[in-house]
Amino acid sequence: MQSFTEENYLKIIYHLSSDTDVAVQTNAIAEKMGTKAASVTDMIKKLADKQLIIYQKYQGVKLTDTGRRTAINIVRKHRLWEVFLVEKLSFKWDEVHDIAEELEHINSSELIERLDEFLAFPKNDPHGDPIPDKDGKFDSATFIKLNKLKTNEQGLVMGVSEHSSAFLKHLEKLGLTLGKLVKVTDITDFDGSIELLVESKKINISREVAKHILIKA
Amino acid sequence: MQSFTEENYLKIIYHLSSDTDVAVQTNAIAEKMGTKAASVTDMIKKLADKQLIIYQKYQGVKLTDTGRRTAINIVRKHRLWEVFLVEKLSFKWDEVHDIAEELEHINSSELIERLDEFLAFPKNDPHGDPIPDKDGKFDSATFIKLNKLKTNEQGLVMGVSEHSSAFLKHLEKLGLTLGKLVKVTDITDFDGSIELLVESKKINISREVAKHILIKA
DNA sequence: CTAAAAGTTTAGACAAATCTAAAAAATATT
DNA sequence: AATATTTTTTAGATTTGTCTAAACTTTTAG
Ligand SMILES: [Mn+2]
Ligand SMILES: [Mn+2]
Ligand SMILES: [Mn+2]
Ligand SMILES: [Mn+2]
Repeated sequence: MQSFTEENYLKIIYHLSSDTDVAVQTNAIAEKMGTKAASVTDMIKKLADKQLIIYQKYQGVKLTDTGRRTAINIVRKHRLWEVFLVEKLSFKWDEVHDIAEELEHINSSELIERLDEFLAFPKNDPHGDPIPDKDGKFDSATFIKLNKLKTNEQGLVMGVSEHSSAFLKHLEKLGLTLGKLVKVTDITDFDGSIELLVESKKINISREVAKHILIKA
Repeated sequence: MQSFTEENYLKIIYHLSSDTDVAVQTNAIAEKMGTKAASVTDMIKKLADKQLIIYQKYQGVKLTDTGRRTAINIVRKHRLWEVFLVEKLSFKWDEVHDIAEELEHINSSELIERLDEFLAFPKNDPHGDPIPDKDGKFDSATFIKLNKLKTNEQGLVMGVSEHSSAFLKHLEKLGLTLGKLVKVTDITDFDGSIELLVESKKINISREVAKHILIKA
């Protein structure tokens, strides 16, 4: 069994490496954890001793299979709890992350399997992220970023790659929520900002916002 | 904010003093916490510094109003989560305590108020214990222990004062669950064991078991 | 009322997770 | 290739929660 802290390190290493599977640097972990590089070095030694990561001095770390399985299980719990909070307790999608950060460390596989069942085995969390099944498997459907669409192209909002409350509230206000059909009607020359049609409403978003909206064509 | 450990100390002090409101002894706390008396002394100094308890050397501790409020809130969370686990996730009443011990430390009043609403504001947990409302108020209905009933007296099972899985499973098997009407049909001279009628079924329980069953006449 | 027993506190130590400051290694720049 | 910069590691402290062993206080029993 791992401490909450060890679990958070594993999860961060997972998120920093899941796209690329390249070694994760000490400083990158420190930044995400909100600690100093020296603390990270201490912890990665400990995780390496426990065979959860592979560590070579000055070369960063990679998850072992066990480490990755552990990390994915934490992600599974996080996302299932987020679904619970939104679907059953009527939280908004911008309110659930911090609570899920705590709930993800509750240690009971029986609990999580029953929660999964209670929620009718959801495939995605409130932000569109896939929920791994109990064996750690999930479809890694790759979506396009909205800023890649050209004028007159359209697609469905499938997820977001930024989870801050400020960003999510902004989307909510614009009506840019999961499942919505969006069509690019114009792209401004000056700053690249994008004019969209969402449910016959015309809205404008910045390029920066568009980058974090995931679209299925 | 308190650490999990501090919260557990407060809760234990509360449970050890809630009946009598007499000072709680160091050793009693140590036993419940599964630590040594020396550790308890360290911790009660800290809790006293934080004004959560009143401590006089060698004289045990009492909760302050703040300390009691904090403790009751943890009990509220524990019992609401137990209701959730039984009512929504179909756990048995003997399976929920350990998971609730973890969940009770999740720190979000918004979460707990919404959970309370989701559960339709239950008054009692799966073991019959009262659930404090958000202001810490609850009816402390006092029930009779089943071993106090005489032959031919009867009453409703309202709760249990022992929460071990072994005990609860035993009751389950005997059909002695919350809300059942029981009637004492005989008391054995030899060992004081009690013969009961539960839903027209005759069962036998030891005096020790009877002591932990709470009855409304 | 005194002595033994029980209960509590102090002293000193340790493991976990963190920090700062300094040293060392890797990488980038001239 | 030599130097400057960035990144990482080490060394030494600190805080939290725990422990054992010894000292001290309170309670119980003779
Ligand atoms: Mn989240
Ligand atoms: Mn999410
Ligand atoms: Mn319980
Ligand atoms: Mn209970």
